[in-house]
Amino acid sequence: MNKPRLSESQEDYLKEIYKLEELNGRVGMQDLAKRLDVRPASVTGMVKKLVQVQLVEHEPYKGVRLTDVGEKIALEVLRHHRLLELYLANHLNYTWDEIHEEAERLEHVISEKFEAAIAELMDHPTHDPHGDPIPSADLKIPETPDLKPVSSLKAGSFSTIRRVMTQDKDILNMLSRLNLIVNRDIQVAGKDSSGVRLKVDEQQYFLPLSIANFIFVECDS
Amino acid sequence: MNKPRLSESQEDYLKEIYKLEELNGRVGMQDLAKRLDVRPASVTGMVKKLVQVQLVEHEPYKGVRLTDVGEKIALEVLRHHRLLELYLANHLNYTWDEIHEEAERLEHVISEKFEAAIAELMDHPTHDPHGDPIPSADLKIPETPDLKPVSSLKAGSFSTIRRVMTQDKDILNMLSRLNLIVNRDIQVAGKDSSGVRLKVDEQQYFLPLSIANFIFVECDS
DNA sequence: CATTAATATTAGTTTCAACTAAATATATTA
DNA sequence: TAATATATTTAGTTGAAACTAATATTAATG
Ligand SMILES: [Mn+2]
Ligand SMILES: [Mn+2]
Ligand SMILES: [Mn+2]
Ligand SMILES: [Mn+2]
Repeated sequence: MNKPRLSESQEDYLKEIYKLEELNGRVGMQDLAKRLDVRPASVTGMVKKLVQVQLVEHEPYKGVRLTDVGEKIALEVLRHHRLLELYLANHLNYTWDEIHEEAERLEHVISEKFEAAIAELMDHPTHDPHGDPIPSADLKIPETPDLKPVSSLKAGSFSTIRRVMTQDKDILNMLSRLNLIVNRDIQVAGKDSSGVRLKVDEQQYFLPLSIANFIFVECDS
Repeated sequence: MNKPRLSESQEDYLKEIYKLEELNGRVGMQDLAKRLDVRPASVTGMVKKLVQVQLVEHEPYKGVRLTDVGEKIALEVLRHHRLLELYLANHLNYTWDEIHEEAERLEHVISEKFEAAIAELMDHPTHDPHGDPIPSADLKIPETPDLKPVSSLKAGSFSTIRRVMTQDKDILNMLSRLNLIVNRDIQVAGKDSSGVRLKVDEQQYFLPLSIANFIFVECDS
């Protein structure tokens, strides 16, 4: 009857399955292996155990999917992770590129009490510093306005950065120095096939698509 | 040349060896086993590994002792633990009886950055909420005035609680409700062979020795 | 459609940190 | 001192979670 507490590893599997499923539907062993930095054979092994305890469903050679219970746990871990990222940034002076690694370890270790305490302290935030939605205490994903990649806007248009979808430390570090961070208002000053020119705070910068593609915005209405 | 990062388990062994060594000198397998909630055979096994990497010295059948390097690591973990306890109490509204368990897990997982951030935030404190000394950033134990068990004072004498040496949740919870906490001024209102009567804040309570023995005070000069 | 390439699974190993049961060493005391 | 009790160590097991090497399945392509 009582859930026997998952291992750190199992929690990471569930979390990554959730994120991949969100992007591509059914999740292949290969992708999962890449994300978890582990060999595909190891994934097959762990997936078997997770099937045993009914946290995922697996059709051999087709892929895995979370069960409802599995998804609950994934969301719980994701909530820990994202609350922690925001907390580290807001209360302990972590920079954008430092928060992910620390949250990756802490997420498995903090109690519900800790989770509640920092959520309370930050007044129950809905988005982390990357703009990723933070599942609520009852594990619902908050509504998010629909976002477009900045590279899809036409020259001249105004918008607000709402999400930056990478954990690459170098990119995050660079973008934060340029003030290209979540909730900043920007204008697309120009664009060509190789990238976009963005205006922020009277400055402007040309970003190649390899970087610009990570930036998602809400357009001014 | 490079230290290969210890396991959580190894860190706990070093920390407990440190604390026991502080009390009794050389540390027996039995005591260590009791503290770590593990069988003596397991201790022998782990001690062997720690000897291999020269973090402890072991004379079979006589006991273990930390090497200088081992002590450094123990102090590092202890610093994490005690900084965390204070942080949880001061910034996240944890009660006295809740802090230990959470710190016990977090201590192995926070980075040096996290350690530095909370130390800074709390202005480099020297003692945790139990009155235990917090090793400094360079791992020195701060000077502490010498303390006496409150049960050793004579009736009528005034003093200040400076340390409460137990992690028992029920006792801590009770003492904190009675305001018998670190840095509180008290008077010994009376005593007999079974315990002491303490006066705090116009209230007074009789504590049996089984509890009073955990309370250490600094006497008014 | 027959090969080749890409993915996934199986079988067997390794490392870690615990465990039990049995043997050995030290300490206590009759 | 001999007998008993306590403490410690040894030997062998277990369960997680990774690994490698080999095999099997599915997908892509000439
Ligand atoms: Mn993250
Ligand atoms: Mn993680
Ligand atoms: Mn503690
Ligand atoms: Mn611990």
